[in-house]
Formats: sequence, C-alpha cells, structure tokens
Amino acid sequence: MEGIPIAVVEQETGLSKDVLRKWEARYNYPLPTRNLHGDRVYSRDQVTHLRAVKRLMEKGYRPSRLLSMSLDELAELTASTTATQSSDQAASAVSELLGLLQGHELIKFRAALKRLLQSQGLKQFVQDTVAPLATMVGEAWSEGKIHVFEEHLFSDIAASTLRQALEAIDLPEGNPRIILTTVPGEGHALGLLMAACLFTLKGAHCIYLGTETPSEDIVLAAQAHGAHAVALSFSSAFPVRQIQPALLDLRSRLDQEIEILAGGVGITRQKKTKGILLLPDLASIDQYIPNQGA
Amino acid sequence: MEGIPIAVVEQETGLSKDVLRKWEARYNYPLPTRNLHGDRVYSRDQVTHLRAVKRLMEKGYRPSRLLSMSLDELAELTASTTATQSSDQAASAVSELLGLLQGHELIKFRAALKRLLQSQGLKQFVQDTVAPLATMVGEAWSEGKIHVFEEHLFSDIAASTLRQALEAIDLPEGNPRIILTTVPGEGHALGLLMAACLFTLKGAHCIYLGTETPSEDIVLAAQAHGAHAVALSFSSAFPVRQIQPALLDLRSRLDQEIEILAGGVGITRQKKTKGILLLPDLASIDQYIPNQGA
DNA sequence: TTTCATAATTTGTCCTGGACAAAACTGGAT
DNA sequence: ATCCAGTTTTGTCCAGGACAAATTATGAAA
Repeated sequence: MEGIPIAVVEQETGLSKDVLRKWEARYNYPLPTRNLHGDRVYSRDQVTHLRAVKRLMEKGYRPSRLLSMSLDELAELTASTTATQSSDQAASAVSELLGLLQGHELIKFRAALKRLLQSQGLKQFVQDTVAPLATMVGEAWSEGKIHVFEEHLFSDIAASTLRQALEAIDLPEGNPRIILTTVPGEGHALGLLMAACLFTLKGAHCIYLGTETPSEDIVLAAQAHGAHAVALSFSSAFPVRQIQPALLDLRSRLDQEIEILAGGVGITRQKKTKGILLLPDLASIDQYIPNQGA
Repeated sequence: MEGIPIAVVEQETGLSKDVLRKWEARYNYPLPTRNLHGDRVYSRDQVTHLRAVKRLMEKGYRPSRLLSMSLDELAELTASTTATQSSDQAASAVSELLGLLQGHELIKFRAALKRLLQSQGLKQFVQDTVAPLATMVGEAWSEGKIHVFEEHLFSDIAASTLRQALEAIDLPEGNPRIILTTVPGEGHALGLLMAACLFTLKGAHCIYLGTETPSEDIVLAAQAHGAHAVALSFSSAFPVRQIQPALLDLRSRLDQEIEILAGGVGITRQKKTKGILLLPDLASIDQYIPNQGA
C-alpha cells in the first residue's frame, strides 16, 4: 500500500537489486520515491511495468528499448510478436479444456483431463492433449492473455494427472534405467514429466529427480542407480547459450557408457554433438531405443 | 569443481550476497579465494558449512557464535537440539525409511511410504512420518551427509505420495476454499503440500497453486475462486527479513475478509502481526478453524 | 551482395566501504 | 522473577566504480 521496498520488487520481478539500481542510473527508469531513510520505494504500477518489461526481454528485446515504452506500448509489442496459429479438429477438445481452465472450473478441468487420459491412453494423452495444451498455455501467457496463477494451476493439475498415471505402471526390475532432471536454472517440470511418461511406456525405468539438479549430483545419481541414460529437458525460457556448456560439462563427467539425452523446445537450435542425443520433440522419444541394461 | 561463485552460494544457502560479504568482513569467515577478476570463489566445504550455520541460526543461534565453530561442532550442536523428540517407536520407522532412501532402494522406499500412509491414515502419516522425515533429510543435507539428488528424490516421492492421497479425497462444494502457494523465491513445495493435506482433512477446499506465485496473482486467484483464506509457506532457506514485507504487501492488497495464513519453519522468528495468522507447525493447522464460507 | 572477423556498445554482476534501524542481549530497578 | 533503558549485534540498503559477456555495428574480403 505505502510502497514496495526493493527486496520485494526483486522477488516479484526477478530483477536483481543491482539491475534495478543500474537501470535507474542508466535509463532513468524506474525512478522510485525514497523513504526517510533514503531507501527506494517503488509503486505498484512500476512493478507491473517492470514485469511486462521482463517478459519481453525473455523474447529477446533489450532494456534500453523497452524501458522507454509505456505499458500500453509494451502490450502492443507483445501482441505483435505472437502470430497465433490456427487449429485442427483435435485441437477443439484442447481449446475446450483451456476454456475450463480460464473459467476457473478446476474440478471440471481435472475431471476432463482424467477422462481424456482414460479414453486416449497415456501415450496419446501426452502427445495429443497435454503437449498441445502446454504450448497453448505458454503462448497465452507470453501474450498476457492468461494469468500466472492460471498457468500455475494448469501445470499443477496436469503434472498431478501424469504422475498418477505413471505410478500405476509397474515395471520388472532389470529394465534400462533413465535419470530424468533439469539443470539448475531450468525450473520447468512438465516437459520432463511428459518425457518420463513416454520413456516409461517404452519400458524404461525412470528415476525422476525433479528440476534443477547440480551436475555433480546428476553424476552421483547416475552412479548410485546404475543408470543407462540421463535425460535433460530445456524449456524455451532457458538461455540458449548455456545449453551447450551444460551438456558438455555433464558429458565430460559422466561415464561414456551412459547416454545423455537432451530434449525440450529449448534445444531446437542446438547442433549435433558427439555423445549427446538430441530429442527435439516427444515423437522422437518414441523412436528412441534405450540401451538395454545388464 | 573449480569453485562456486557468490551468486550460487546465495542460491544454495539462502544467505544474501550482502550477508556473505559482511560476514567475511566482520568475522573473517567465510574467506573465499578470488579469481583473476577479484571475484569471490567459494569451496564446496564452505557452502556445506554455511548451510549448517544457516540451519542453526533458525533455531536461534547467532552467527558470531556459529561462524567460529567447525562443521563437527555444528553437527554436535544440531544433535543436542534435536535429540529431545526422537525417542518414540514411531521414530524407528522413520529412520528405517531414511535408510532405504540412502541405500537407493527407491521402489522399496516408495512402497514403504504407501504402506505407512494406508496404515496410519493421512493425518498421522503427514504428522508422524513425512514431517519428521523431511526434517531429518533437511538436517542431513545441511550437514552434507546426504546428496542433493537424494534429497530431490525424497521430495519427489513424498510429494507424489501426498498428492495421490489428496486426489482421493472428495469434498462437497460450498466448503471453505483456501489458496495455497509460496511467494517468488520460495521454491520448497513439500511443506505446502503437507499443509494442503491437513487443511483438506479439516474440510477445506484447497486450491494448490504450486510455488512462487507473484503477489498480484495470489490476489487474482483469491478473487477468481472466491477464496476464504490464503496460506503461504516459508522454508528455512527463505531470507527471514523478506517475510514480513511480503506478508504486509499481500495483506494490503487482499480483501480484509480473506485470511492470510503463514506457516513453515521460516516463520518461527516472526512476530505477530494484525491480520496475519501464524501457523508455526503442522499441529497448529489442526487447531485452525477455517472461516466458514457463504 | 554476402560473409565474416573486428571494434564499439550495451548490459549484468561483482566489488568496496559506509550508514542505519531492527533485533537481541545486558544490567539494574521494581 | 519481570520489566525497562542502554548497548551490541546483525542484516539491508546505498553509491559509484570496474569489468566481462553478450549484442550490435562496421568494414574488408570473397
């Protein structure tokens, strides 16, 4: 109400204190008021504006340009960057789901997902329902057409549905084992979970570590569980240029016997590298033949 | 393995860069080496040590005392403060579980959890099994006795077990609705999930947003779903000083009708504030009487 | 014209060292 | 023992400077 201290702005926007101070010095924006003590006090509008700026920066724009624009101009720019794609017939079911989500009909949304899972089977459910939905939600988010909390709800419900399906699958021991995780800084779990479903359906035993495992621990986990492969997922939000170093670092630490699989929309521009298998989409997982275990 | 930059230390310990630099100046610890550029470079051991320090600070010890102690001494201190509660027979089951985890017997571990869930019922399972396990894992982790990946696995399996139990509970419409989430920067979900279980058992309808929801979106979610309360969880890793501003900010934006509930170990040193209900432990959730809905 | 290496600019992160308030401790006085 | 005032400890913020990594602009060679 009175105003927002810099630490909270940092949390809410993801822009560090250093960055906020530098922007103020360099671009004269944001220009917070000061309290008695001389500490910066931001307004709610400034925080909203900064969040819009942050979102566009992830699309590749630079602060010098964005910081001189008004909130309306930012919205316009956002709209112009996303060319919405048209839809098939199968997509109608998907957009219906999206409607439920935006109508805050959580119970119906969850039930509808479950129903689809049962009728399609896990594989089709992942490929034809969850994946397109995730794409649509991601696009709607970057256009600002959907709230963050709605996106959170979607991720949570989808993830929980997939997990439940996964738990129900029992595999004999001795099958190939795959470690699944993301590198630190990559917090998106849904793609990884979809991959886990497909790998499991192919008979692999998935050891799901969740997100943001330090590379040292990926190696340790692979050793501890005698893994045959390590699968990493990179979302579009992950800085492209950090992917290659991360993969190479891991490759150098990991036993050559153990395959590295990299997937997710983030890797589409990645070039082929020896010892690293790129799986650019979910379909390619389907074709992947796991190294069989001992 | 070369060394750890200050930003990573901040992320892994929850100690801000400012604090790390001040400690170095005031207590001569930690004393990182410097790279060519003059930037601080911390060792693995220093990070482990700092985590143990952080953990004990939450119990009320002050840095001046802790920073002059060795890791062993810290562990001893930890043990002396913990030992009080672990005498029951129930505790033996818990440490047995921990053994399974560290022996990498994932399948057995998951099965054992499920069995306990069935035999204890959800409430006891949360309070007597998952919570103590989480504490033990947290302590072992902060002392470097357990690997990050093992902690990840634990969180993942525990979370997935709890979710499954939650899904199985059906509630009539019209019950009080509670939004559950964490503020940006707080990525720990397990405590929140345990809270969700207990709230649900008390008859509340939990809208689980997952972690790191910006305060603006918490407000929007509360409005969209006509929530009666918002519950936030703060782990020990969250910077203590940022809790109060975050809560007050939310309080000022949220309709007075809507209660704010704050829980988690991070909150133990928080003072009472009007309009914010502190739930320092799981037992207090049990006593909490939700505002009844319309 | 295109390609590509080099130079210039932009941008984020880290540094030092100082100021200050809120929290935690201290030692009486009640 | 309990409480209040004074002291010490501790975390956060500030300014302004340095530098490298990333990005864009430039110009020579193909």
